[in-house]
Amino acid sequence: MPRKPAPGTRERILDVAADLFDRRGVHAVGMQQIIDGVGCGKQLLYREFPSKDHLVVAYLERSAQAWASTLARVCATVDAPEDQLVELVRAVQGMAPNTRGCPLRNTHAEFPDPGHPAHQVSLKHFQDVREQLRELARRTPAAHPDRLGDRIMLIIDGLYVSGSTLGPTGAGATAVGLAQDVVRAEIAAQAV
Amino acid sequence: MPRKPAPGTRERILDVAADLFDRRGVHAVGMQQIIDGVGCGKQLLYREFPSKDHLVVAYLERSAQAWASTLARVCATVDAPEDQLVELVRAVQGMAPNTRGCPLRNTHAEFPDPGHPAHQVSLKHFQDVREQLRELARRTPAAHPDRLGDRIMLIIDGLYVSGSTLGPTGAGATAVGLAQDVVRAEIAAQAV
DNA sequence: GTCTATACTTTGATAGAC
DNA sequence: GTCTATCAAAGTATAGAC
Repeated sequence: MPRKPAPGTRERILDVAADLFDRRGVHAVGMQQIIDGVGCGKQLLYREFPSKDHLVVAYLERSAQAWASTLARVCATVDAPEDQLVELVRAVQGMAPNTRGCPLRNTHAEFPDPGHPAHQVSLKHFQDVREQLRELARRTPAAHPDRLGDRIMLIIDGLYVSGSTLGPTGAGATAVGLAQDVVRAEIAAQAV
Repeated sequence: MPRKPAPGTRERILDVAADLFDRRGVHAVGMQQIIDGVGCGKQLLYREFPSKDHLVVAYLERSAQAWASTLARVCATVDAPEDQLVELVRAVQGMAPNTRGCPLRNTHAEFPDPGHPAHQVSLKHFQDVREQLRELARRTPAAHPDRLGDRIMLIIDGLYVSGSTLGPTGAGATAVGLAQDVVRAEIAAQAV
């Protein structure tokens, strides 16, 4: 059984691949470019990732983990659930300094075939996020928590997309302000 | 200079191409599939569209025209500008019965290269739409019309994206309700 | 002359062999 | 790491039908 040559090999490959995928899109990046970027041989890459699909899936799962980390960090930093929702929107604004938007959203758009693993992995992620946001909203005193969660999800989706075309600054301010107002309105509706 | 043999040729090609592009994405559709779908020869297609890029651009411009028609229809049907904004969101909800979202958004995600014509055409469309929405918002008594316009744009973007993953019904209701509340809130802010 | 159908060339990709 | 097999796609050219 072949041993791993260096412990960080898998991560290094993923670093290079993620950078290229983020900037140019998955379809436009060939395996050879990734190999050249890593600076190692073909064997090594194909040992870690038997096919490009495997590599893409690993890339998506890593992006999903980045979201999970953000969620955990925000929940650990901010106390009130209603503030957590707003802070998540602000965190998304900060997560996309480039103008290309969300890796999972972009890759999802690149693989419309429902049978493709990249499509399935990204789709499951969005369903998970929706449930997480609804769960957070249920801890607030909002009148309709599921509606609040879905609205925050819509704002985050719009932020990713608008930010990739209109620039992150303008769209970011719009999204955060809107999220604040939405949360406030839902809480106020409860007070009535 | 060769004349058009049949007047509807160009439209027929675009019909077939748009259907395939919408369902499977631009990259996944080969010129041969479009030719097979139309039932014509290669010469004819390449006479109307000298390259695939030309065809994609025509496809995008046609989608942009569909938006322009929707905008004109809503403005002609509804009187109050604040109702027009909400009605636009509702119209977008109806325009995406499939689960693939906006053709312009999807194609934009498929062509990240800023030098590619498909990227430029779609980008210009989004800038135009943003200005149109701001212009509509300026006719309302909203306190901050540009902010209102940007918020509606964010909602429309989010609707396209959320609808493509969570289904158009749930996301549509969320987006329309949110748009109503946003418009109402901006008008109320003016009343103060 | 105009359209269909097919063959061909070039390019670039994945993936495996050594 | 290099070299190669395989395949798919864009675009061109050509042969032939109405």
